Amino acid sequence: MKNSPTNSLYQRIYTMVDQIPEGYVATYGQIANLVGSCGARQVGYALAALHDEIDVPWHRVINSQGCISMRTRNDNHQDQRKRLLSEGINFNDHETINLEIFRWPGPGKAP
DNA sequence: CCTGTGACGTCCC
DNA sequence: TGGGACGCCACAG
Repeated sequence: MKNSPTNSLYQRIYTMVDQIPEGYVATYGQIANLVGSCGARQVGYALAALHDEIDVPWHRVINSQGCISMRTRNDNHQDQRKRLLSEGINFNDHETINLEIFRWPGPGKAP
């Protein structure tokens, strides 16, 4: 990676996800909004290409519905749920997360 | 170079 | 209230 603008986009997304504090989650659209110049799909695509060896809390990224999205490559969504529980994030009866509480940046951003 | 697809989001019925 | 279809942008073949 030298100076490829596309690669910077990935790095930007990875960095943004890495900024998510423990115990909080962010949505694809939110990450896309913070990064800008990209749609929510690119965020998911970037995370899909993410390597396990990279220390990025990809499990803290979910969709606007507050639930874990299914990926075509592997069914790690179950493992993701366990990781989120380990982070202190609770799920509802419908396998959904209360974004009103765990959403990042969270209410702290708005007065 | 062009086409297809994808860990989503939003609008419409 | 719920389900379906379209759109955005980047990457891979």
